[in-house]
Amino acid sequence: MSFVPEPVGRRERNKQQKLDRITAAATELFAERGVDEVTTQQIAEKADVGTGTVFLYAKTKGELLLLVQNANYSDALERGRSDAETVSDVLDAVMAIIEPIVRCNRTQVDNGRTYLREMVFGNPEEPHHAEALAIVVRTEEAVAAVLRRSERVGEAAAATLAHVVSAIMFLAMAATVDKDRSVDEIVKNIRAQVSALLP
Amino acid sequence: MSFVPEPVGRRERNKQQKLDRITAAATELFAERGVDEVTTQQIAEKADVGTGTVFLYAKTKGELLLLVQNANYSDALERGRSDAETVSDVLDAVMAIIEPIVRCNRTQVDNGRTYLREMVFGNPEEPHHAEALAIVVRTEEAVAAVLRRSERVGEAAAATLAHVVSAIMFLAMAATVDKDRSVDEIVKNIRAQVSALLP
DNA sequence: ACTCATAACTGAGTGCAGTCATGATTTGTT
DNA sequence: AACAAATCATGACTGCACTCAGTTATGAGT
Repeated sequence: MSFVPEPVGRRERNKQQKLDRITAAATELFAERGVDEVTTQQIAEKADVGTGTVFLYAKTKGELLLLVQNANYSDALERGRSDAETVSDVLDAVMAIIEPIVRCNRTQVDNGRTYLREMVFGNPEEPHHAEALAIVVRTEEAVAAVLRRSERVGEAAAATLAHVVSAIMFLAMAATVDKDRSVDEIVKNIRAQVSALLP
Repeated sequence: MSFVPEPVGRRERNKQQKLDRITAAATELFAERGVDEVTTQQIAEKADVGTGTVFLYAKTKGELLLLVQNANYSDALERGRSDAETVSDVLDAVMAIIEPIVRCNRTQVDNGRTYLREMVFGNPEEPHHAEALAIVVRTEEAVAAVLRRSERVGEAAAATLAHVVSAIMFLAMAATVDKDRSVDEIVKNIRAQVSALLP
């Protein structure tokens, strides 16, 4: 078996490098200053590409944010999911899934809220958007799985309720009204709502 | 008691007239073409005011949309609220409140979704925004009142559940994924979720 | 009637996301 | 090696929401 010789041509490698540079530049600038305080020009400059090039890799600035942050949310979900396995109470287990996501979302409030805005109002056909939606689906599946532990929740009801839970999460994290709330306050707020809908 | 002689000076009257012209122009253009296909310039022109003047009456284009549409939602709520009184089943009564709002929201899909986006992500301190939030509060109160008919729902739980219902409504109407769904489909979708959380 | 202070109006100007015609690179073909 | 076709990169450009320095209208005071 010979060494696999990078089955890609120069073109593919260049593209990958550019994508990496853009991702790195955007990650750093967004984290430092927040998405609204960074221009796409600055990202292009830092990544050492033309301004138009950025938009070959992400169709909008919002998509660029999704590209940069999806991995964080995915990680947060996995952490919560495994935590939830060690928790017996259903409500506590649901909250174990939710808490790391809220924490991830609030690492930088503006970025977190913009991420959510993009998810709901952006174009779901864009690849990074689709990935974000896939994470939501996985989150709802994880919540549904926990809900099914309770024998008071039916198979179908679990999926529906999980969707309701994600609606609750969305509003609690996104609303401008709650902009200045801490992670703990938001989690508490979500908990109260989830608690009300468990039979 | 003498006739109250318009206690306002020329200044106040001029302001009111400008506001009326701007509101009329925006209402018409938004309805005809959709918020994204109309520029603030065009609204200013149609209202016969300077471009800057528009922004004295609404701080952003989004606020302008709230200004124009708030009354419609308020009316829709009142219609639904009175309809709900004639419906005995709790779930049906909640849906009686919701349906006119969804219908109002879908009169023009893009405007409806932008309205919701502005409500959640806009600046709640702006007057038209505050009014929109007040309508949401009244909607939740109406839903809570219906929920309290059921003796299985506690006093506090009713308010919490009503808030959950408005989260469900928001996502069902706002998400790009559901952009092409009809009013009936959306109402059905909401109904399924609300049904799942009634005890 | 005249002056002054204040509130309201204005449109040229600014900054930024996103586009597109043109040019550069790479790959496939002979 | 030479050419053609396809893909990718670029930055000057466009369109639009929003601003602000300068102007005008109003009302209060004398």
